[in-house]
Amino acid sequence: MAEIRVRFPPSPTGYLHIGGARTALYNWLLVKKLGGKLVLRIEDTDVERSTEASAQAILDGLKWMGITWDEGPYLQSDYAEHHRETAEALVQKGAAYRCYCTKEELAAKREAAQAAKKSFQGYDGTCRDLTDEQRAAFESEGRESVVRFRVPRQEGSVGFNDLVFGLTEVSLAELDDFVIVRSNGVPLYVLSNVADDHRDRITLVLRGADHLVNTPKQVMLYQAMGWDVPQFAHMALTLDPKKAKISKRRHGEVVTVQFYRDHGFLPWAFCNFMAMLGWSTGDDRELYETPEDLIRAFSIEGMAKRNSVFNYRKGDPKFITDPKALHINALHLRTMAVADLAPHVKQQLEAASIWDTAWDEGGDRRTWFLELLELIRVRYHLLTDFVTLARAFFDDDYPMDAKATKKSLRKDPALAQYLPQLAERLEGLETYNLETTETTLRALCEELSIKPGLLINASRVAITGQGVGPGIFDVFTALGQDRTCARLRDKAKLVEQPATPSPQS
RNA sequence: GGCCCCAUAGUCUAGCGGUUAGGACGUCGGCCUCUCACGCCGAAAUCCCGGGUUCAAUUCCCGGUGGGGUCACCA
Repeated sequence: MAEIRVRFPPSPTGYLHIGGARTALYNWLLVKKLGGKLVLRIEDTDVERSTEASAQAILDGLKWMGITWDEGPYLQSDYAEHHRETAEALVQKGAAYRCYCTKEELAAKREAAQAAKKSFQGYDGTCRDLTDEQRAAFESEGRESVVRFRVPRQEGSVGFNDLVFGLTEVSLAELDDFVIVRSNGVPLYVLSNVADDHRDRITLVLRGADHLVNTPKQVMLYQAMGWDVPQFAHMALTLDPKKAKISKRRHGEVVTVQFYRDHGFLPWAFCNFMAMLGWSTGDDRELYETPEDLIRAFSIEGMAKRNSVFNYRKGDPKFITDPKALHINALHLRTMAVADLAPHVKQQLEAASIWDTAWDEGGDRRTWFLELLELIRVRYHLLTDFVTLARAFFDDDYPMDAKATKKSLRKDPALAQYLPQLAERLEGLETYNLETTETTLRALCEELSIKPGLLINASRVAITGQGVGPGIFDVFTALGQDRTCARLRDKAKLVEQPATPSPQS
């Protein structure tokens, strides 16, 4: 059996959006599963809208996702000659013909048909059976012409067996003689796509269901050329919560792949989420630790026929994107090997200019770094949380959360004394660890007759700037004796200071 | 509007004639606890409607409704 060859043919008219990303991902998964080749083809024949920057952005998006291709990227525009030859061949065979109707004439006819509420509003076949003389007359008139495919005027239908939707056919009577070459000589998508897929020896076309109803036309093109018709598998679409098509224009950055890269998603977690939109194995699994895991499980049979909704609510203060996407990212964040997580966190810290190269080298500092990640990652959802919520662990310059400061640090004016006292006790410790710090703090509270919670929560805010975080003794230990004590003393000064102005207060 | 496709909680889904309709996210409550998170326990919430077929329909058939796709000299 010949090897499977699939393709991903984005048109470079904008960033890679989640629909395209999912199509690319499914094609890639399939190829990895079945051991074939993925061809990348940039369909740039729409000169008006195509830009090189978009093409680059799409490539970047794919690379970030970890999607690799085996051939290309080919540029569709490089094969214009081949497309024209194909069209010419169709005309020679009599499978297509030149049509001299002007756009105005066609528009008028269409309007008339609409006004008359005719069910068939396609091309009426005016130029379908022109004699050589008539044609010559139009040519000498200088009329421009398009090339139309000659749909057989007979009973019956064209169809194909879609791997997802099953037998899909359309009655020939429903099809009009569609244009395959523009008057300026440039072939249309329906033709160039077929010509390219044939030239690239594509055996399976896996694409969005928006192409489903156009596929019979393409099948006719293959057949007219005497080419093997590839298999088709159409994937249901991804819509927004209002069931509208996803578009950058309507939804903004949140539907682009770069958004997820820039907002702290792990590339693979993003893929994992995308894969689950409209595909399942039948078991309850939704976390695929590695690409290999997913590849093993993937199959066309699991693809849903119904459209799925990308559950993003604009302006939601709690969820920057689909909550499930966030959840899957968090799941990966806390279950992947810490050593694999480390480079991603490093990237974030570097971007924030708070990376210390000592954390890179082997030894204690490296160990400290990895252990810290283990300690804090369980409560984060995004990689960016490591530079915001976790900032105090990596940098001595950290912001003080206004609410937490008010709630815990200024809870009791006496904390202005308690915190330095605690610092003094901790400083005196010869062995500074989880147990000794806890014993020390609790003993102090006992002596002062205060609840440990008071000192614990105040300490947390003092040394991390936040009211939430890991257990306090873990934080003491992670931060180390010197930094902990210095911060306790330093922030004790804030206890009785007037509240810093904040939007909240 | 014509043609085509689809239809299980708010969302992603399992189900393929007989189930207390399963799981996940989200929501709410509880446990744990120095906070938050994790984890654990629990709750609310679903078979679009109407006809058939059948001893029995979420499941099969038909119709309706709803949603989507597509009807270009865009891709």
